[in-house]
Amino acid sequence: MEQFLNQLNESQKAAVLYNEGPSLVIAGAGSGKTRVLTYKIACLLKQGFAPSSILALTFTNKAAREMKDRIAQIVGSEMSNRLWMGTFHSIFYRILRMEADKIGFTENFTIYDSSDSKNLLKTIIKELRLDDKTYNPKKVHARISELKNNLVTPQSYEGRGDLHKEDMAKKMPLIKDIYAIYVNRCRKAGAMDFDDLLLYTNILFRDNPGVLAKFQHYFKFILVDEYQDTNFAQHLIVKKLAEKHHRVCVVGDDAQSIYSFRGANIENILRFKENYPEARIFKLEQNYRSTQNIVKAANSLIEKNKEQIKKSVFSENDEGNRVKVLSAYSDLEESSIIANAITDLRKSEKSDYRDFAILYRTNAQSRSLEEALRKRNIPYKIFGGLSFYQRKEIKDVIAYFRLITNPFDEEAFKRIINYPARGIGDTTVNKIAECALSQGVSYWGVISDPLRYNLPVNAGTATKLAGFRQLIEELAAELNEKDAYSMADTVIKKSGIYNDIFQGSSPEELTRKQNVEELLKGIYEFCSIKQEEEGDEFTCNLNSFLQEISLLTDMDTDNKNENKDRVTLMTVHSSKGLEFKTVFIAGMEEELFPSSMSTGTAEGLEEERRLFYVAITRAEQNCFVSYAKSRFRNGSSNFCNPSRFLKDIDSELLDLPEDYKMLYGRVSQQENISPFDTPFSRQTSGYNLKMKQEREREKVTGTPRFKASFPSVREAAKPAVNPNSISSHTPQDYSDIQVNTFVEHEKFGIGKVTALEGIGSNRKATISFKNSGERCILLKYARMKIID
DNA sequence: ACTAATAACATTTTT
DNA sequence: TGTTATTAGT
Repeated sequence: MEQFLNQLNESQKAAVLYNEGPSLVIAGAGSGKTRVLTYKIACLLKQGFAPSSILALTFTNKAAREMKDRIAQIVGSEMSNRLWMGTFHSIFYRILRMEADKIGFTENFTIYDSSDSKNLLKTIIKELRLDDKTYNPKKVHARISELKNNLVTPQSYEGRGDLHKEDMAKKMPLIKDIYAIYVNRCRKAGAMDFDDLLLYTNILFRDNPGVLAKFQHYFKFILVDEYQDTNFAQHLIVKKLAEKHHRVCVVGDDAQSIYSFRGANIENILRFKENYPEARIFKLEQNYRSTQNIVKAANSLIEKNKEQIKKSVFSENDEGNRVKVLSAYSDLEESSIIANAITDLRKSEKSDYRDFAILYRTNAQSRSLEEALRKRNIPYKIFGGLSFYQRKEIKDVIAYFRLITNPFDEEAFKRIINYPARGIGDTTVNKIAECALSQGVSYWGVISDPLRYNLPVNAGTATKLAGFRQLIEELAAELNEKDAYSMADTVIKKSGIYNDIFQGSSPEELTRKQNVEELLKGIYEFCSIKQEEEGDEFTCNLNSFLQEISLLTDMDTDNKNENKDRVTLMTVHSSKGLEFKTVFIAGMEEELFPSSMSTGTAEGLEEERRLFYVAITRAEQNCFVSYAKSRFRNGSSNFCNPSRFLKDIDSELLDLPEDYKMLYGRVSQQENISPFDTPFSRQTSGYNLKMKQEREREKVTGTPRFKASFPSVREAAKPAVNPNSISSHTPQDYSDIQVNTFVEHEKFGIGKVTALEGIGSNRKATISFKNSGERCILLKYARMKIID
C-alpha cells in the first residue's frame, strides 16, 4: 500500500484516502486521474471493502477495461473481476436483465441501436401520415432522447405544458403522440434503446423500493469517472444508489465537458456540492503530460469561459515550444504542410509515426489529410467513421441473431425478411406492416398465422413467408444446443448469406466477406475468452454474445492495430483521454471550429472552446494549429477566416504566421473586438483582399510553396484473403495433446496438461499453468500451442 | 422485384 | 464532395 501512495502527489493522495463521505475530484487535463481512481479502488479493497460492493461507472468500455487491468495488476484479477466496473449502460443493462420482470420485460430483451430507433420512428411518422420534413426522424429521435434523459415519460409529458410549448415552437406538436407510440412499439418488440437503459433503471428504482433498497445496501461505495459527462438520468441513478451510504466519489473536469449535445449536463459537476452539502472537493492541478507552454496556452484559452470551477492547472515539465500556428491557402495545402511536418519532425526529433496525431472537428476533414499522407507513404489509422457493427453485412448477420433470440424484434425482422433475396418485396412487407398495425399484432405474429390475420397475399408469397418463418424457427430450435460460434456458422449457411457473400470476387464483395469473417472470428474469440473466464461448465450461447456486442463500439474492437507504428487521425471528440507527443489541430477556422451550428448560443460556443481545450491538452511536446483560407466543403470551395479561438490564447504563447499578424494586427489596432460578437462580415472583405494579394505574389514569383495538383489516387483494395478463410480461424487441431503435454497459452502462458475429458468439440483439458494456476479449458476454443 | 438514376443532405457521437 | 434514400424504369 505504502509503495503506491508514494507514487502520488499530495493532492492525489488526499483524494485517494478520503473515503468517509461524498467527494468530488476535479481532475485537470493530464493530472493523473486514472491513477487516482485505480489506487482509490485498490485502497478500498485493501481496507476490506468486498470487490462486489464497489460500483465503478465509466462512459466507455475502453476506460472500464483499462481501469480493470490496472487494478488487476495491483490486487490480482480474481479480485478485480468481481468489481462492478463498467459503463453506465452495461452495468444497468445487467441489472435490468436481472429485474426485467418488475418492469414488464423479459430478460432476453433486445437493444435497439440509434439507427434502429430512427428507422422505427420513421415508420411511425409515416404511419401517422405526417410530413417527414417537419417531423425529421433525426430531430424527433434527438427530442425523444432528450426527454428520456430527463426522465420525461409520455405520461409525465402530459402535465408539462412547457415542453409541449417547446415542441409547438419547433412545429412538432405531435411529438408526444409519436413518443407514446414509439415507447409502445419498443415494448411490444421486447426492445430498449440506449436511453431506455437509464430511464428504465430509474423507473425500476422508483417503482420498486425493495429493489432499490437491495442495491443501495449492496453497493457500499460508488465511483463515477468523467462525471462532467453525466446526464440527468445518470445523475439520479447515482444519487439514489448513494442515498444510503453516502460514499460516492465522482471524478471529472468541467473544462472537458464536450458532450452536451448528447444530453450531458455540466451542471451535475458544477452543482455537486449542492446535492451533497457535506462533500469534500479535491483538485488535481498538476499536469504531468504537457510542456508548460502547452498548459499555459490551454489555460489562457479556457479562461475565456464564464461557467467553470476555478482551478489553476500547472506543469513542472520543460517550458517547451510555443503553439505553432500554420496558415495554408487551401485545405489541400494544409494537409500537405502537416504531412511534410510529420516527415520532418520524425527525422529531426526521432519520433515514431505513432507519436503524431492529427485532430479535426469533423470527420469529413479526414479525406484530404488521408490523401496527403498516402502520397508520402506515411502510415496512418483513422478512427471514427463507420464502425464495424454499423456495416451493412454485419448488421444483416446480427439481425438474424436478434430475430432468432427475439422474434418480436421488428427492426431485425424488416432487415432480413428479404435478405438474402427470397422474393418477399416491399409490397408484401407493407401488407404485413398494415396487417400488424390494424390488428395490433407483431410482424412475427402475422407471418406465423397469415390466414388468421387475413394477410392478403397469393399462394406463392404465402409459401415464401412460410419458408422464412420455418427458417427462423429451425434456427431458434438449435439455440439451446449449440454454442454461439457454431450457431453463427449455421445461421450464415442456412440463411443463404454464405451463398450471397462468399461467391463474388469484386473488391466490394471481398471486403464484405472479410467483414463477416471478422465477425465470426470475433464470436470465436468471445467464446474462448468467456470459456476461460467462466470455467468449464459455461456454454457460450448466442444470447450472451448479443448482450456483449449490443453495447460495444468500434473503439473497443480494433485494438490489434494499436501497436503498429501509424499516425493517428481522429475527431477532437474521440481524442479525449488520449495523449500524443505531437498534435496537429487542423481546420481552425470560423464556421468549422467553432462549428457554425454552435455559435448561436453562449453555451454552445463555450462547449466548442472546451473542445479546443481538449484538443490542445492532448499534446505532450508539440502542438500545431492550422487553418486554411479556403476549404472544400459540401461540394464547393468556400473562403474561411481563422478561428476566433486563436485570439483567446495569449499571443506570447503562440507562434503566429506573418499573414495572420498582418490581418489581425490591423484589426486589433482599430478596436478591441470581443471574440463573442465579432461581426463576421467585417473581416471578410479585407481578408479576401489579403488573400488575393498573396495569391498574386505566388504567381509572380513563380515559386509556389507546394505543388498545386494532387492526383486523387484511391488506395487499392485491401490485400486479398484466402477464399476459404471462413475456416481459417477454425479451432486448431489438438489431437496430439496428451496428459503431461506442455502448452503455451496466449493469455495464461506456459502450462502442463493434467487431465483430458470429453470427445469431439466437447473435449476439455485441465491445464496447470505456471503463473495462472489450474484451469479447465474447452480445447475447441483454446488459443494455445503445443510445445515440445 | 430488382436495378439504375437522381435528389436531397450534410457537426461532434463514450452507449 | 460523397453518401444515402427514394423514385422511376425495366
